[in-house]
Amino acid sequence: MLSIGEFSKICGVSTKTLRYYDEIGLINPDEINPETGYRYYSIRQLKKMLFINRLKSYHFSLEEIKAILELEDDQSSEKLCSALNRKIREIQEKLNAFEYSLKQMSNDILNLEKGIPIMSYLDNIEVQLVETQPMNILYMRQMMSSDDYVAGYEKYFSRLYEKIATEELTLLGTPMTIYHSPEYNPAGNDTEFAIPIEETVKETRDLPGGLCAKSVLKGSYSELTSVYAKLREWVENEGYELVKSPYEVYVTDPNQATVPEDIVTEVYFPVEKK
Amino acid sequence: MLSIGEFSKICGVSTKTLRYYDEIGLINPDEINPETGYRYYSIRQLKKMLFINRLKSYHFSLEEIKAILELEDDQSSEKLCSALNRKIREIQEKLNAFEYSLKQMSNDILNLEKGIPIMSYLDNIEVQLVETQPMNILYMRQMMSSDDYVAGYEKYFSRLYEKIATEELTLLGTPMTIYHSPEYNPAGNDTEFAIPIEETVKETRDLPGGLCAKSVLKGSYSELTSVYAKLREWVENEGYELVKSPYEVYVTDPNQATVPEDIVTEVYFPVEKK
DNA sequence: AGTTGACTTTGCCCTTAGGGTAAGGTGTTT
DNA sequence: AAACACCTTACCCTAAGGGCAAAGTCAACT
Repeated sequence: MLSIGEFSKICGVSTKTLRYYDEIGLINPDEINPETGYRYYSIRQLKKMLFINRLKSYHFSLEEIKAILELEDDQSSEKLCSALNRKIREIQEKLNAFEYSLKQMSNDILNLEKGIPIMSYLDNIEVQLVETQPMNILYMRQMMSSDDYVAGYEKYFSRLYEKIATEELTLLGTPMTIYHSPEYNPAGNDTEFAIPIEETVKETRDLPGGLCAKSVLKGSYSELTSVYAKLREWVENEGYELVKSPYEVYVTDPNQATVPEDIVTEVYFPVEKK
Repeated sequence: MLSIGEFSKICGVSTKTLRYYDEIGLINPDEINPETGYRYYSIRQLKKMLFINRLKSYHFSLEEIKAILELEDDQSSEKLCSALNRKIREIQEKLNAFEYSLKQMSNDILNLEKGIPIMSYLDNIEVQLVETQPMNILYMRQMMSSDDYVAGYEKYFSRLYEKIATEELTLLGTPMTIYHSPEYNPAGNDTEFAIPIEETVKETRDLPGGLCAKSVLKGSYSELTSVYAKLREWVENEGYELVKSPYEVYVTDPNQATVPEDIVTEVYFPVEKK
């Protein structure tokens, strides 16, 4: 039997960590002296501890590790595989987010070197008042958490396009998203993916036209929050109020764009004079 | 002037967050009613708030953002650039770490599908007792934090190789690392990078030979911690004790390896019978 | 047997970036 | 004046431990 200090040195984990793992039931000492409370570990526990470290290096949380260890008892390598696959997808997404940040930061640096302040694009956001025409849209409405927006857009728009292709419907515009949640909530937003088409089928509905505050963004989607802010500011300043759900129209295909400025997005706020 | 709720809606940030940012001095309301304590924001603060959000999306901590905002006052785009560049490098490192995890996990899944348990490599770690010969090594000794090990190895070994090349010294072996810190400390370890050579010059020293417990790892460096654990276990079990700093010899060049099993690393624990 | 020093125990406070909730005060509308 | 929306502070919570302190325990040395 090894004292906590000895076991700690062998597996390269601090005693504090071992005590914490004992507390949360991740790995308990083989034996505890009931009089003194001293923890004693068996060398057979080394393997488990090293396994925990390995899972930690894969960015599993201790809670996830605990779950894996519990199902590990019944030697089911399938569940372990699926846990690994889930984590791979999760890490892949974070990786994508990091790469996106890197691109954005590099872009900012290029601009700064040209003497363009980072937030200068804000002054170029123009708001105009327009009258929109009603549209017939093929739609899918979904609760979307902010995590799966990137994957979600791909998924739902490709489903809609598939439907248009298989049912030989007539495209009348580019894809759009309508945000029905009154306020932005990272946990989940009532989001409608839509594409205007000519035919009226079961999954279409009418998107009424009317007075709208409109802004056009030529740049990365990450600047959309600023566009929304500017629109809200304008609506407030000019004495209007938002009367229906705002929506975005993706005029260009982001996959075709070589520089962020090639991406064109229109944002509409249906408004009425207060 | 906007109440906290209005400002919150315009910039898409919760009131809770705005109060928190006020508390830590990141962005304070333009005006506070001294009687009621009500916070009032000016629309001119929108730009700052959106800038904060942008920096947050680049994974800056609020502390870092605060520092950037403070130096932003004197319009120095240089410092902002250098902060962005630092963050780019930081994110790049995390990205590398993620990619490494992804590779490892994929490897584990492949093994699992072949019926090989993840931790089975532990049973293949063999320890032998050997007598090493003294060596003459060209060395550089450095405190290394666990974050910059990856970059550090490249850096210091290439410096040593450069010296060997320019001074026309004679290589007698592959690179090695000697760990002088008695215990592993993530904050910083006293680490010696060394390459055995023939000539005795100012930056060489004698690495004494002697009795060693030795293990050979054929696999990824992330399994090294397990090798250390196994060595410590063996030393304990067989009644030896560690009497000098342990060291690793990198027999193969990891950049030449196509599969992790091609990477060969020897780990030595200089020991004496207790 | 006593002492010293190394080791271990529990307990408490600290970290990030806020979220949730409660009790009570304020502003606006009916 | 009441109702209701909005605002305030205050307190507790998160993950994965680190740091420190007071007190108990273990092994070795005198």
